[in-house]
Formats: sequence, C-alpha cells, structure tokens
Amino acid sequence: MSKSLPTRSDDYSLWYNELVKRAGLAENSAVRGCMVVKPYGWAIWEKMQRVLDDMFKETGHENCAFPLFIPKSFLSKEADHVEGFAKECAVVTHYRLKNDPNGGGVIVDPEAKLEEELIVRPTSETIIWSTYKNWIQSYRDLPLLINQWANVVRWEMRTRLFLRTTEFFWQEGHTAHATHEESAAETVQMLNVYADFAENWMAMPVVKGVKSANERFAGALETYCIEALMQDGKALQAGTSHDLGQNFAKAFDVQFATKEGGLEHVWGTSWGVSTRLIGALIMAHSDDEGLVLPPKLAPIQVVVVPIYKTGQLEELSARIKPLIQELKARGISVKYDDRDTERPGAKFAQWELKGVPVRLAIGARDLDNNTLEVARRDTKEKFQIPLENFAERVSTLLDEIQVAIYQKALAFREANTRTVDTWDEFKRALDETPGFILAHWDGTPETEQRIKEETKATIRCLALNTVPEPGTCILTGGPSARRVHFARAY
RNA sequence: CGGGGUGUAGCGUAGCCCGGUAUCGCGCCUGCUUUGGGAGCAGGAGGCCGCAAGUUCGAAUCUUGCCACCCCGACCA
Repeated sequence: MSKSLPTRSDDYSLWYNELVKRAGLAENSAVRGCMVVKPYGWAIWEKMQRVLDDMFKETGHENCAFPLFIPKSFLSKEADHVEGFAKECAVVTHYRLKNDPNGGGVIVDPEAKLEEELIVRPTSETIIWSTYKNWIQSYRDLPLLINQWANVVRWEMRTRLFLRTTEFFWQEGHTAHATHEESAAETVQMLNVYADFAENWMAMPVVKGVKSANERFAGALETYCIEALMQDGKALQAGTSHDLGQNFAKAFDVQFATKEGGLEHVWGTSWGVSTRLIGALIMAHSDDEGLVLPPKLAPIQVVVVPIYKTGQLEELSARIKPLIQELKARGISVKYDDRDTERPGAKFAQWELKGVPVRLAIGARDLDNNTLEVARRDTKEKFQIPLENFAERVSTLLDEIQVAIYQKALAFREANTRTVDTWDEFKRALDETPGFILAHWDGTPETEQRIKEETKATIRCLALNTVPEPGTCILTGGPSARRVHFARAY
C-alpha cells in the first residue's frame, strides 16, 4: 500500500474514496451499489445514533419497527410520492427458488410468483400511514410521535460510499398531529434538532432553510433541510424534515374524531438523517493525513502510545495504566496501543488516518520528568504537558478541539460563500470559487431548471435567517424579494 | 441507462501493440540489529492474469460475449 493519500486538490473524489477505505470505514460490497460498513465506520454511526436517539426521546418520540416490504399498491396511493420514488425501487416478485433443471445453479421458480409484488422500502411513509389508520381514531391518540432506525433501498443509477448507496441506514421519524400548527411546529423542531446535532456534535456548520418546489420531498407541502459545505466547495444535504400536510392522511384515510365531535384528517410530518452524515463528517473536516473527527463523535478520543526500548514495555505499561484510568474516570474513551509489532511512527500515522483527536506519547524519560507528550490531530501541534492534572488538561483540550474544528469549518464556509448580482458573476463564481452563492431568483421552477441545466447549480435552500431584500433575478431579471443559496451539490 | 477507463498475489502495479506459464513495490512469514514520526539487512511464502467461449502446437497477451469496479453525465438523502 502506498503510504500517502492522494491529495484533495489532486482529485477530490479519489481522495474521498481512498480515505473511506484506508481509514477502515467502509468498502464496496459484492452486491451492486451497496456498501460494507466496517467496524470503525459503524462505531461512528453508533455514536451518532445514540446521540440522536436521546435527542428524539427528549422531544417526546418513541421508537418502532415497521416492515421492510411494502405492497406495491400502497406506493400508488399518494400520487406525488409514487412519482418521486417509482424509478428507484427494488421489487420482490417471487418467494421461492428451485434447482435449475438445465444445470448447476438455482433459478427463480416461475410458479412462485407473488399475487402482488412487494417493494423494498425506499422510505416508509406508505406502510406507516397504512398502520396509523388503525392506531388513530380520536384526538386523544394524537400527537403520535414515532421514529424508526432502519435500512432502506433506493436503486440509484450511480452510487458513492456513504453519500449515495443502494442500501443505506437511516432514521425516519413519522408523526401525526391534530392541527397544522402542531405539525408545522414539529417539522421545524426536528429541523432544529438536526442543526443542533450537525453543529454541536459533528462540528459542521449548516444552513437551515426551505427547499424550492423542485427539490421538495415527493408528497410534502414543505421540505426543510440543513445544507453543509464540503471542502471541495460542493454542498451536501445533510438532513431533511418534511411538513406532509394532510397528503398521506388523505391517501391512507387516516381521520380522527375531534373534541368537538367532527371528523378530520390528521396532519403529518416525516424527517430523516442517514449514514450520509458519515460522508459529510469526512468531507467537512478531513485533511491529506486522514480523518479529523470531532471529539464528541470520535469512537476513540485519546490514543496512548508507549515509547520504550525492547523488553521494557511491561515495566512502562505498569506506569502508564494508572494514567489511562484517570482519563477513563473522566468519561474519555481511550485506546492504549501497546502493540509490540509496530513502531511508534507507524502507530502515529495509523491513528492519524483514523482521526483520533488526541494522542499521548509516553516514555520512561517523560515519566521521570513528570511530563508527557500531547499531539492534537486537527492542528498537528505537539507539546509537553506536566503529569500533574494531565487528565483535566486532556479533557479541556478535547473541548477546545471540538470548538476549533467547528470554527475552522465555519470560516471555510464563510470564505466560500459569495454574493452575486449578475449572470456573469454567477457563472464565474461557480467555476472559480465553488461554494455557496447568494443570488436573487424570480421564484419560478422554470428559472431554477434553466439555471441547473446551464450551470449544474441548484437552489440548495431558501435560508430561514435571510433578511428580505428586493432585487432582480440573475437569469431573467424578474423581481425577487430575497436571495437564495445556490451551489453545485452532491 | 449513455460516454470514457480499469480488472494480473492481501494492496498498488509492469508485461498486452509484436502470443512461449508473469515484473516490481508495499504488506505478510523467519532471523538478527533497531525503536521519541510510517526501520535496516538477509532469507522465504503467496497467482487457475475478472468469467466464459473461440483462434492457435501454445493465450495475461489476439477475437467474441458476459461480469465487476472507477470517473463523467442523467437521477438522488
């Protein structure tokens, strides 16, 4: 294996793929377009899951599990929804194999054809709303606040590890409410949960906003999203929260008896984030030495590398282990890399590739001097610290790194967000300085489509914190009340 | 699904035009010396050259078909 990664500037795609593979996160499966998430990659996802799950529970949600298979007829009940997903569904048509009479293998038994085909869920709105019909009769049953952790399948034409795989892991919340005020509030609440997670845990700044009609979820009234900027200047949709209105309630006939004795359709939301967040994490922070993980999500926060001469490992370990206990007592996850088969330099490089935020190198010489060597992954700085109170210092350092990584990403985004007023400026900005572009748009899907066709840039969102500002559309010159975020996107 | 590219040891590759059973590096194994930033020397193991058929005395190499992966496009969390 060559020792250095391709650099980001050389070939960002190659850099990303190599990073995912060499850091031991994931690889392509033998199955078309799917991925194998390796233990270290899964550990990151588990940590994300734990944090998000707590956030969902704090906001009153409960977990459930719904079927993997969706009868085909369910999918056709909501017109926009089927339109949006029909082109990327895996379909189960048979339930049995048999030995091939013509030779070695097995074939699909033509006699085992299903009466009604089953769709492998691309998302679970339909099967969940068909269930909600049974669960909801009265206003007393509302709100219904459900989440599920699941895998889904979307038969995309082109795949990319973590960002767009045929099968992916995610979380999908599906809630039902008595009023639109409530469901709209739920949609925004969950958007804020996602933004909180992205910024305070992933250390990744995001733009909160509303999707344009073109980019809206199939079957939603309104789609809210968080958009992040990657280091190659492309935007990545990192999470979505949909106000479904009464669309699914009407399609699946989910009505409730109101306090006043009436009968009304319920109001729905759905919201999700996926293993794509791991891809976002990688592309937002990593450098040419490997991953840079924010301490709050790093499976290993501190790695301790003993520096010793042959035969002295045991003696040194005995002196180091109490120090590791001090770190663990503070809730820090520590890996003691006492492998006798690798040399220190090799260990340093390997843990850097995996993005461990802090490394401690400890030798007998340090301990005799009551010091140890600390190295931080994000800045690659190294320094000696006294042994006294070292655990507290390390703990503080982890907090500092968390903030520093966020600040660095934020500074990058700000440096790569441009405001333009003309079509020429817009095109030049896209080619010369990729990133977010704030520009006026006349509000029509046709204009958005034309801009996309000519520049590959799309409207990432109408940011929530934008102040209204009259102007003219960069393409058509039509009137515009505000700027929107454009970018080329993943 | 369209365009382009690549499949040779665990990984990365040379060889292919011009057919003769496979090159080099990393990794792996053994030994010695090393050990505060990816160790050095010596020795060693490991391959039905993506799959299938064809041409040929003989195919990694030529022909045909298939498959997989990567990049670009269309599609998308």
